[in-house]
Amino acid sequence: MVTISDLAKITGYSVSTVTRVLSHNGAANQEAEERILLAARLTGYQSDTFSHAEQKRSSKLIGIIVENESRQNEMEHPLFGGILDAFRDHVGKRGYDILYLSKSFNSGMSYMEDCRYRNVEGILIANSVYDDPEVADLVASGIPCVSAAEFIPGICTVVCENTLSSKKGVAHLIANGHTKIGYIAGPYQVRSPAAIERGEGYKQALKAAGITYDTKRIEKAEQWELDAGYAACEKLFARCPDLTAVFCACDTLAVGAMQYLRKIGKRIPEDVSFVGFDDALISLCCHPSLTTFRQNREKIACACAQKLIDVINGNDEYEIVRVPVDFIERDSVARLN
Amino acid sequence: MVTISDLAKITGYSVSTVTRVLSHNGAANQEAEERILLAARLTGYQSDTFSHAEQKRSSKLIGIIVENESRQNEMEHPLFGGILDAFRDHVGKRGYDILYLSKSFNSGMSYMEDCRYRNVEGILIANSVYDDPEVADLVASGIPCVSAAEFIPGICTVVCENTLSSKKGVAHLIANGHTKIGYIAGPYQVRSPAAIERGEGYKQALKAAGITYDTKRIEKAEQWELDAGYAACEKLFARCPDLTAVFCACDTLAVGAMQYLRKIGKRIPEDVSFVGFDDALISLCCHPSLTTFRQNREKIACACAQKLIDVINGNDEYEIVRVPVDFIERDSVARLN
DNA sequence: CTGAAAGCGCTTACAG
DNA sequence: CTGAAAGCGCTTACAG
Repeated sequence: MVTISDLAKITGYSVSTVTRVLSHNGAANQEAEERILLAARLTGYQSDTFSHAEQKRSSKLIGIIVENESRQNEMEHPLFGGILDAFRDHVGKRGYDILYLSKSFNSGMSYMEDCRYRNVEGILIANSVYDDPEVADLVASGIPCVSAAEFIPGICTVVCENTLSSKKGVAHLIANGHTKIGYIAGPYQVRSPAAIERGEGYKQALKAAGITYDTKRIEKAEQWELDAGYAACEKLFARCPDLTAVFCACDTLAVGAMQYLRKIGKRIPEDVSFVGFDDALISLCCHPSLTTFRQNREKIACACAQKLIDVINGNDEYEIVRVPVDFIERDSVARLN
Repeated sequence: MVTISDLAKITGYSVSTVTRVLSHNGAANQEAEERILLAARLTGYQSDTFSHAEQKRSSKLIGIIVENESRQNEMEHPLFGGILDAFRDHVGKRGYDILYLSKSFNSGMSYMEDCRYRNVEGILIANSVYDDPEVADLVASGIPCVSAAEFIPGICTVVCENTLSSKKGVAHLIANGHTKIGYIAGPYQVRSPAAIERGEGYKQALKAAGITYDTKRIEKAEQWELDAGYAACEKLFARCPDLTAVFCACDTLAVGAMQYLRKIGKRIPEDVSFVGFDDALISLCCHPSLTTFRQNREKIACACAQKLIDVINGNDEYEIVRVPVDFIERDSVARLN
């Protein structure tokens, strides 16, 4: 391992001058600069992060929290993989590496302890257990945080245009002649209001078209998984067998719902049309392929990275950033008459 | 921030004694120990990782490589999310944090440079771009590596029981009366031999049952994605329209293949039965649900963690670890006659 | 523009 | 069992 003092010996300059040149910080004459840079290249010198970080009190480390709430089935989340990939690229370009935070670290260190231990400079809360007290501690500790999931009081949240988009989706059903439209919601969580906000769009679209908004046509699934969509659809159609279309708060619920309808002999989309949300991989695999909204992982990640780096740099105005989504038309919507 | 010398002042002991007590390293009398530990607790002392790591030359950091080869569709990989979750827990318990390595770090640092820069102690190559020269550099650098994907010469690889399992899957088709069985393979990659090994199991099962092994009944998909499965199935059935069952090298290919058959009016499983591999989420969403093999993410992660920590500790016997898979029977196989 | 010196918080021989 | 001292590799005032 070659150090800065090796470089000093080799070039004949002092360690101070070598540091100055290497960190592009402070003056040095041209010859000194050239010789030192050359020596560094030739010897393959690489600065020691530990010593550097110790001095600068700066780890250049961003923590990410990705907890899998429904570990029992180990399903892959349709969004966070893509978001993390893009997020990593964005912050990487700014010199940050990513630490994948764990609750198991050192057998029981909390997120906050781990972050302090590593001097993590900022945190992306990509997918946390709902209302996790450990996350609350973290936020309270003052370490810069941005959430890509829950609304957490006091920190910035990046979230997609739920209401506007779902309004557009339901309007699309209406434009295709549907008037008896149901809504299968996910759990109503105040801090993760996707189901609530998407329901708001559903309501707005109906009102805008002069269609009666009837809460009987709404069924709230217990979870966001397949089975819950199946069960919710069963209840919904027991109550409203005349529905010709269903808007679902996410693709997984839609696929579960479609499985129920198929089981009772309904054809999709001939008998019942569907619009989902997220553009998960399954929306291409189910039959028929699902008309849905694509959450743009790249845009979400970019907004998270930008916002988090702003906060780290002291630019911490609280804000909710809304990211637009793209409507993807596939085969699950039939034109009525 | 409270330091070790603060603790020394508070307790009246020297920094040497404080370190010794705190690191459980070296002798100290009972009273000293109690007072120092108490002071540490009261002040909320937390050792500074940078200084500590600088001295010990030990980062307690494990890097993971997860590159998304098919970024164009940003599909989530059906396996690696689950593997990483479990891996993180395993190494976390041993005091390692995880660094999510990036090619974008610092605009163009290679994996190896980033690893050296951070003093990463070991690396899990979970999903790399096939035959990536940057990965080759990393392996050559001597940093302990374990692969959960490719076979990389000289390093340990953890991989599932491909041949045995697929033999069992095809035997299951045979037991259900099928004799005209096709195989849709993925790309034959020497270093990622899933398609090859699963094909070997297909062959062994046929031979064991006295059924002629005919390579006409094998079609190699160009990639591992839906479209490729669709296209491969089209070619396969153009050549062998009489097949009653198809074994696929992965679930995604199977779903794509089923989509093709549905399009030409075949019923599944009545006309053609299917067995997949991986137990991806989509195998539950497609219709009919897919009989497949579940790769046990937990077991794979555990084996990777154990192996990597062994290698880090100098216990580096080269080995290929085979992890068993579970057969999951669903609705895509019909009994013939 | 350049260097000597002190410092960061921690660890490790080495004496006592 | 305990402490003074030197060291890790790097950075930062401070003189010159």
